[in-house]
Amino acid sequence: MVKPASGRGVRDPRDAGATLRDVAERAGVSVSTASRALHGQRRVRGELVARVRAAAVEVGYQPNLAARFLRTSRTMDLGLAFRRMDTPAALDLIDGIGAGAHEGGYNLMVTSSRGDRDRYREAIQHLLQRRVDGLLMSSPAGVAEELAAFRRQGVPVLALITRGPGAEDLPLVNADVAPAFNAAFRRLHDLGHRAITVLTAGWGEMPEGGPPHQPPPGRVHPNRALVRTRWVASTATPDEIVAALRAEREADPPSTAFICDQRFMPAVLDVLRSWDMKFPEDVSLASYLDSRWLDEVMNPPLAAIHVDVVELGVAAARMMTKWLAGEPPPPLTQLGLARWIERPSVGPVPVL
Amino acid sequence: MVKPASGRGVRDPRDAGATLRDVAERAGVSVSTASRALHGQRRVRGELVARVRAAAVEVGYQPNLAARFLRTSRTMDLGLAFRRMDTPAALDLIDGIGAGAHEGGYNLMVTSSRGDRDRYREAIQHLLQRRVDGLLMSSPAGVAEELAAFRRQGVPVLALITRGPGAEDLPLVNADVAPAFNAAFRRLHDLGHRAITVLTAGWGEMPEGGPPHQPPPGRVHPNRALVRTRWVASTATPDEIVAALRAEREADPPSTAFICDQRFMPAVLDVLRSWDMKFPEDVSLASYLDSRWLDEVMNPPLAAIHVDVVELGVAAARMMTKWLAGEPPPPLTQLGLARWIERPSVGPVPVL
DNA sequence: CTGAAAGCGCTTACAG
DNA sequence: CTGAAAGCGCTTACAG
Repeated sequence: MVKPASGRGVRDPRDAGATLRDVAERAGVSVSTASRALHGQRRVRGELVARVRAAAVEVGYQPNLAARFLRTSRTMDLGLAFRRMDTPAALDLIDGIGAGAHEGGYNLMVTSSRGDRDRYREAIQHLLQRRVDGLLMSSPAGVAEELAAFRRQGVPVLALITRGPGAEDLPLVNADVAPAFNAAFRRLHDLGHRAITVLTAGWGEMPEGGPPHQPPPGRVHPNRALVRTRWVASTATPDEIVAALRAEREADPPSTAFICDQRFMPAVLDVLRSWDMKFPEDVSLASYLDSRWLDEVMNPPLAAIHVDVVELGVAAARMMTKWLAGEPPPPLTQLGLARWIERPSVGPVPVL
Repeated sequence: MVKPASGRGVRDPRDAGATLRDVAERAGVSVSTASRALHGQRRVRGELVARVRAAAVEVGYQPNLAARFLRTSRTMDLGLAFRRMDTPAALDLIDGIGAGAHEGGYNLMVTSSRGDRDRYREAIQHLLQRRVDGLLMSSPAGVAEELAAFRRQGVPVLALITRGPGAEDLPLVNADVAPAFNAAFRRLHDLGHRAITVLTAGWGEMPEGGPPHQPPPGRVHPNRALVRTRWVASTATPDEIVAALRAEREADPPSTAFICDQRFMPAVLDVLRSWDMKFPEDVSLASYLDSRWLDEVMNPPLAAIHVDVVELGVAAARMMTKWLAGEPPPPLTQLGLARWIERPSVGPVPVL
């Protein structure tokens, strides 16, 4: 019943997939020795190491990571899941996490789902079945069930930026944006603005919730400017943006300054243009999240709450690798990576 | 020597990683039957199917894809490798390929390397060792060795957008941009421009090469405008951009219209601003590749060679899944996905 | 329709 | 220092 060892004798070693056994045969050693020689774990005679290495090159050996993992139960893979990548900042995040993961010997597997909820859940589950050692999720939401599965398997999961419904108890890494927002409010107040609107992205499922540590709706700020926060679904249509802006302009007192989530910027600019409003003459405008793709290009240049997203990613990845080494992260990490950058899109409040 | 089947009897099934065997035990069937019931391959008694399914849920079974793959030698994973993601278009590409892959039952694994050559090569090799069923590469270059390994393993590789040195013989999928460029040239000629510069991204390694099917340097176009193509390394510093633009302005005849690769746009705008040149008054400007992140935001709005990158990605992924089904792609696929979109950033040639 | 067994390609105690 | 053997978790002929 046992297939003889010579069973694959006719196989061309340059065929698909040379295996460790091919390497061993070629080097005239056992599979165990070949494995050790390649992995350099335990002492192997130097001469043999060289012979095995050479054999590996000759047959074009590429280790099968799936097989290795089956034994070691460590994939050295980290997953990064986006619900959608709707902002150039996603690129920075990927870059940063990729660098941080690489630093710790991990490989990064990114997955995105264009906002399709089912695909998102599938993707996450796939990552689990792929047995990633850890999962990072950018603004997770609506995946309580999948996360429970990760918990059952004992796979660490880290939330980035914000955590939405169904992900509240994940450790969160984000930038501490409060000081930057406060600096912005203070500055705008100095410029005479008395009502400021923060137009920010909420969850489709939770219009009243959102990122922690941002000014709550309708709060009068210490500097006595009225700061109104208006949540708009991250998938908002231009019409919804129009409605939101109009409401803020017609409120009492009307907002004269807006800090808008970067992803809404195209729509916002469109609306202002159609209303024939210029900035900073008619309204002061700033972006939440800065990006050379959005801001260096604008005329006038756009003020921004700038967050170093690459560094945020690096820090998050490091946190994950530490976690995998046994050091779990705190429930909330707020990185001092945000600052207010003033540019000519903000100016004195217009005189009416 | 053989461990009895009850050897892991004390194991808590809600422990890390319930296995198919746990499911089988719970359902009171053999592992084979459990596998068949779950996978639905061959006929299994309906009652058993239900029992096994229930058992799987109860123990929180998550199949181990690595183990499955080891048997089937199909991962159902597609790899997508970027050297760097330096443009918002990368997001569209990921979205499109992800959708197309999903359509064919494949999962997409994205990897980027911030332009670090070694990390790029490592990442690709990792994908190979992960045994992706196919690899898509955005503008591959400088990885001849790694590609040879893929060839040896019989894993299909598709190049997207362009193919650089060391990747020339990969099947390429891109957009047929020639008609769009020609439309742009024609239009600019009609507007009185007689010298037009295309500022495009070349390979660091191959300043004179680059994407096929674009106008060669210094060619007089049928409409008799002089079209000069100037290659700039995709990693060009602002100084290099300045130098390139200056040379084109001081050439004879001087260029009065520029079509610039999107990734250079921030730098280009910066230069024009510092020269106190406005568009379209002093110079006509267009972008190669359109993006709402770059163009909707500009004032005046930027004309562009628009390419539907999402569709390009979908088409490429489909091509790959067909390939995996036995139908190899042609060496070159040019999709009719590009068109010239005129916007106010182009205008009549200035009178001097 | 169902089960026992082999085997995918590795790694790693365990003996020698 | 080296090799034979077991086993990771699956799937799939092969018998019954």
